[in-house]
Amino acid sequence: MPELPEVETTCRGIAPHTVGRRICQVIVREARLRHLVPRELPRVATGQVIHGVTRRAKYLLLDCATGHILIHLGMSGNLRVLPATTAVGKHDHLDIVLDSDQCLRFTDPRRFGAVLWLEGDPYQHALLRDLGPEPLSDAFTAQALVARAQGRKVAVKQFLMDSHVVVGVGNIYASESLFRAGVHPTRAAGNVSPARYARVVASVQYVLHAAIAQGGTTLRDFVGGDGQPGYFSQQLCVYGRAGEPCRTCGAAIKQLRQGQRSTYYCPRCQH
DNA sequence: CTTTTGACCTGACAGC
DNA sequence: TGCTGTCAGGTCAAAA
Repeated sequence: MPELPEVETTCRGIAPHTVGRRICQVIVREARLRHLVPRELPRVATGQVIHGVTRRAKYLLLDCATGHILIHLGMSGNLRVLPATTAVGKHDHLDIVLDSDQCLRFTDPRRFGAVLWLEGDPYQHALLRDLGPEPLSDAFTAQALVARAQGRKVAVKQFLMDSHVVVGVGNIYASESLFRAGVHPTRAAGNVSPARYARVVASVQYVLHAAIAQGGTTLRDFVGGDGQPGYFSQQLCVYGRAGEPCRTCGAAIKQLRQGQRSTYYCPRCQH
């Protein structure tokens, strides 16, 4: 669920229902997320108007007058706008109740997500301060990758998943982007040519844009409460396709483990 | 500094 | 049916 495209989808999905609304109440049912939900959150957030909803990396920021509510969906989290009276499920850890009789409900079975209150400039906060460029921005260039990769022996797939290098490229899109770029996932980051990095940049952007377009499909029934994706799974070229034929050359897709994460690639198309 | 490893959590699923 | 092991879209601290 929470790939960058899914977080972007969530951002666009909740904005029309939250921006301009006043927070009536914050209900914390389970504070033990990746970081403890701050005790003062209900007190400081109640009564504030949400002026905007933005995304940075896989973080969402709800902008209020005296601070920001920062939300991360972790591996299994989701955020939905629901009638405030909707029955509470097992992993519905937090509600932000709005003056529209709706609530923004945070659900997260694995509790790897986070809900925090940030005062001051949110981009100076430790969680956001050291992040790399947005992949869909002008700052994400082949030259920047080449410079960053100089002398690095780490595998290019793990390099791409390093949020100091570029944000938002998760396990699925790292594999998909490298396939599209024709770059082998185990190749050392410092041993990838500038021409190949140019293809990597274009591929990451293509794949993320395509996935956001699919997220738009999810967006339609987002508020209704479905939220399950599965749309872009049909377009995956390598992820989860071990043993199946490459859509380009027919060779069997291979799987390996890098840093305890599965990587998928085509042994004939990627070098 | 870079790189690797383990930790955080629950649920789904395969195999016995 | 239950048990065990493995895996899952993320991130960070600590160790090497």
